[in-house]
Amino acid sequence: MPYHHGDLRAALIDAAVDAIESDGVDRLSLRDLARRVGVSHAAPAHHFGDRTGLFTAIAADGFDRLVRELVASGGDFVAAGVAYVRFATAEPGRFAVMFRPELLREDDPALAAARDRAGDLLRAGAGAGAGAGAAAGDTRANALAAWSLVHGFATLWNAGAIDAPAGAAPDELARAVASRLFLRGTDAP
Amino acid sequence: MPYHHGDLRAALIDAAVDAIESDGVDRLSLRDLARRVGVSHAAPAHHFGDRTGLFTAIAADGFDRLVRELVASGGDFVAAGVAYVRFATAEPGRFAVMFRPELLREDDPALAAARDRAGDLLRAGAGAGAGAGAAAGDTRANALAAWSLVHGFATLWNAGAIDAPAGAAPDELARAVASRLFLRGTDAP
DNA sequence: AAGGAAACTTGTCAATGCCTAGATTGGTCG
DNA sequence: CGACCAATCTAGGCATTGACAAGTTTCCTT
Repeated sequence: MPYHHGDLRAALIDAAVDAIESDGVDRLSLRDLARRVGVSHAAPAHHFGDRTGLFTAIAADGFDRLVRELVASGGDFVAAGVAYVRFATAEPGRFAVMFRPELLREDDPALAAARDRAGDLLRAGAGAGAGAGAAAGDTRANALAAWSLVHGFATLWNAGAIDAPAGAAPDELARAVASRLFLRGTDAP
Repeated sequence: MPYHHGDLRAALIDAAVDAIESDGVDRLSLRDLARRVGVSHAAPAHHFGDRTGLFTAIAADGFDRLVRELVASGGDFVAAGVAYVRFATAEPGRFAVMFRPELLREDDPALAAARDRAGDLLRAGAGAGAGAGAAAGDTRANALAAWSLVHGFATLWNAGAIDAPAGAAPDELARAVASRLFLRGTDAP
């Protein structure tokens, strides 16, 4: 094992994401992380400072990934919502950290930038998709409703609170659920 | 200070809820909790066994309180949703634990019972409120959409992710957001 | 080749969770 | 009334952890 790891920072983040996914955030130990990667117990501190720094790095990276998924999904509201849910359920270890301010260094520039990018994207997507059928001026409430819906679904799914048939895909169920929003006159009797 | 505290169990839960609310779940220390209440460092273990036991007790109590709020809100969907949000935002310390399986002893009877009561109530409320205007057979998706919406809103609010005007009441904003669900034909052009 | 910065290690300390054993109290039954 | 007994709480100890300080190895630039 060479003295220099190569890309220890990324390896630590990967290991941390895996550990969070299987055991939860608060059972994550920096020393155990170092053991898994095969470095000394103080190596993580050099890259992240402390626990908070590690979580902050994971969250910033997570928002970047989320942005990429949202962009790739196209502009449509439902598609963006499905992409949001797919990201959250496919990467629960990352998602579990992204909306937990107590765990994060809020003034971190990388985190703030990545989060802002994601926020702009979400607002724009929801406003565009929903604005067509709704009264003007409600776009803020509409965007908030859309974000709340997909965020809540993803959170509940990751918590195991939604009992779906075995093998069901969360993003497909999310599509059915998200389309309940902003039902138009055509669906009414 | 008497040897017997009187109601140490409740006092520990109260102190834990306060601590979680201000510092987050994972910064909660059983020893610090004991110090705040004025008992020895091993006293909490007698009542809860371990950390997981404490969180489980908090969650079970939380679901009981949520059930009471939902019942008191009346049968209407929007009212129940607003009550859900009000509970979650008024008791963030309790809510922060209730949907975190890694923190809980899932097989605890009290927790399972309280959670089931809350679940039944949520399904019934959402189904009744939304069924009127939606196609039959979609009640499951409708209930899920409603629950996801309010849960997501509450989660995002507690995370500080929603930038509302200073002093804004979360449950009022939630009412505006929740009414975006299941818009009927009358609202469409 | 030399020097400095970056990456990583070793050692240490207070604090924590959990375990075992002991002390104190309140109730219960003769 | 008094003796037991279970429940409640205390005391002590151990392995592990996060954070800090100081030293060592490697890489990069000039």
